[in-house]
Amino acid sequence: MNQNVEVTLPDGSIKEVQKGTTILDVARGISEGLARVIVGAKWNGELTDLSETLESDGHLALLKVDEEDGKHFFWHTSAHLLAHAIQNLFPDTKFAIGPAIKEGFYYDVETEHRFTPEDLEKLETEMKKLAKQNFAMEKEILTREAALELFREKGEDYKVELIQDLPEDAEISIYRQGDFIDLCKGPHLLGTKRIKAIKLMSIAGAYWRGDENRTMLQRIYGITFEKKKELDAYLERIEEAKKRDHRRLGKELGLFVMHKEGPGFPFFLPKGMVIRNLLQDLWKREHILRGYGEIMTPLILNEDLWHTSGHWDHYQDNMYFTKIDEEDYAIKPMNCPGSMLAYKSGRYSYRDLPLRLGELGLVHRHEAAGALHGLFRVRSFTQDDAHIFMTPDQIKDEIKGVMKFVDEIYAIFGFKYNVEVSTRPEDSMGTDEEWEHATASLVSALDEMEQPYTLNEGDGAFYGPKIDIHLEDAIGRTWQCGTVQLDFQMPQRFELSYVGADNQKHVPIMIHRVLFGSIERFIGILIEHYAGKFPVWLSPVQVSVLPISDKYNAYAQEVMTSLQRAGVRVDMDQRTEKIGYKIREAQLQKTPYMIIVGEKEVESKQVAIRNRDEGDLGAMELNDFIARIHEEVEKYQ
RNA sequence: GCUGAUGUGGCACAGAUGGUAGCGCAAUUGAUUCGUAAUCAAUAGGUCGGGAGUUCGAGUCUCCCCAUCAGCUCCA
Repeated sequence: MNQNVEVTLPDGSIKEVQKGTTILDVARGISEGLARVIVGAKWNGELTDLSETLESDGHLALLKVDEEDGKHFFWHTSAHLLAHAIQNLFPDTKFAIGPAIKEGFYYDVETEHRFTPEDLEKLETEMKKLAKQNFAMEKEILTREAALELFREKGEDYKVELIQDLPEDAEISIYRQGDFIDLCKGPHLLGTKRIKAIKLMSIAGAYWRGDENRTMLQRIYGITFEKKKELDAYLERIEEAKKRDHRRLGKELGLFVMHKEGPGFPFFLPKGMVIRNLLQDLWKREHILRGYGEIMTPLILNEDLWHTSGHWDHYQDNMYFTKIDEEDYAIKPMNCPGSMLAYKSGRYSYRDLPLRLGELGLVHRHEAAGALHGLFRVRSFTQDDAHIFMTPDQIKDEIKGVMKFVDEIYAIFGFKYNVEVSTRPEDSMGTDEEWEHATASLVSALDEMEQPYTLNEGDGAFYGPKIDIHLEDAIGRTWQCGTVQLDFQMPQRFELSYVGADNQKHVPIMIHRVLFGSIERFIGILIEHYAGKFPVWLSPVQVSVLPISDKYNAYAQEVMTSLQRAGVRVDMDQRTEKIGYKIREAQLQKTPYMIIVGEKEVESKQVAIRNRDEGDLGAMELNDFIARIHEEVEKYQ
């Protein structure tokens, strides 16, 4: 009988070790140094503890802490450490779940005690104390009965519920570290001593199992590192991210404001409107090139329409209503029903299709008060909507066309994005066959384009499946912007038709789609993406003219007028302030170019240019500068 | 909507244990006419988110609203 197993390493080499050898020993066999730095392993693709023994042939990858999966080990163990500290300081706490997340970890707990920021400091200290004791993370496999008994005895109701919901054949394991025991399938570090730099970030509420009808637990977020320097760097990165916050920059740069008189209803200021109009101009130009017509439909329409569309049944809670002459009306939360009526006003042959109708439509939705967030989540916003009416055999090409459009638009801003396909939700209308057909159409279009996507079961719109496009912003957060939704329902409900080649009436199929998603959210993302330093083509003010003293105001005015005639967005700072002061203000406004004019420029009839990033660029002819601006603007448009 | 926190002049902030509000920047006025990120001085500006209550007296204590923030849920 063979007592050895073959371990295939990532480089393809094969190492033969005795059956029952631990992964840590395999690592030691390679080098002691390696064994010291690794935190865990991937055994046949599964994250596995280093203490695990190898019982059969397989593939082994050893993970260091700076690798993504390596962090998972580190932070998962940190979550247990947090729970251990909570158990010590607040013994009456019940534990729910405590996973590692993208950045750090959290633990959800239930206790009468309300955690305060001071508690977090105490818990940090306790965690450090515990970590130093270097408890081994001991795994033990229990029978379902033993596990239930253990956690029932401890009064851990949440753990009991978790065990009860585990599938029949699931292996039930616990981890011990000192006197703390947790239900957990792992994986973990071997011990706790490598966790040295600890920061508990915040306390928040979270529903048990994410269900708003269940208990609200207290969630403590934290992050840990091996070295204090790494923690400091992380905290500094958070600070940097705060400086990019579009709510803060929106105020500082005079782009938009919010007032308590209109929670979730943003006010756009002149500079914000420049950006908004530029985006809309870009949008209109690109749509004309792709065969779209533009429409505009009313904000308020009779309630009957919303019964027909299905919004009454499926979206009522998010809608605002009003009365006109005793008749019930609704403010549109979506543009599609209006677009349906626009379609219905004409007669169509299959030769007229696809018919692409675009609309920059202002919609109002009653979002939960706690969900509002700057421009990212508002109650009134403009969707850059379009509805495409088509025959069944046009579906795939139209979807491809839209996806290509999305790609071209996002490229202008240098955004990365990823794609999700969402399928039928519980609350929906239509038959299974229609949903299957619609979903298959979306998926096959993406497959043919070789566009990778992830599947999001049950997250579609109530009228059809959708492709969601998630942008990645400057600090790595993803935001849903573009969405492409296929709809077999609404055209039927509205009895839309076209005459086919067979001279028979047919019901068209519809695509709903947005590229920016909402102009408001998109602007918010742009602000953070560029950290307020918009490219020249998008900058509300492209050039600030700064006379050195008011003796040169007349020449500065001349320069400004020439720039305005050349289509440059320009302002001037005529105040009797020192040049350093004016530069500082323009710099804080993140204006791309400053023109400094003083005696030298007046005499030479030139302009001295300063760039917000490169500083002083020296003197040049005004026409050369205008050419430079034009070139920069065209590069993006 | 839920959990927790916060809410003081335009902005960013101080204001132990309750005794009728302070600083900096911005603003206004005056002086300075200046070469690449803050010139000096003076002045003005606040129903302390709103309402009710406790108290001789509330920015400070209690309650109810409103808004904001961090999450949860939801979503473009």
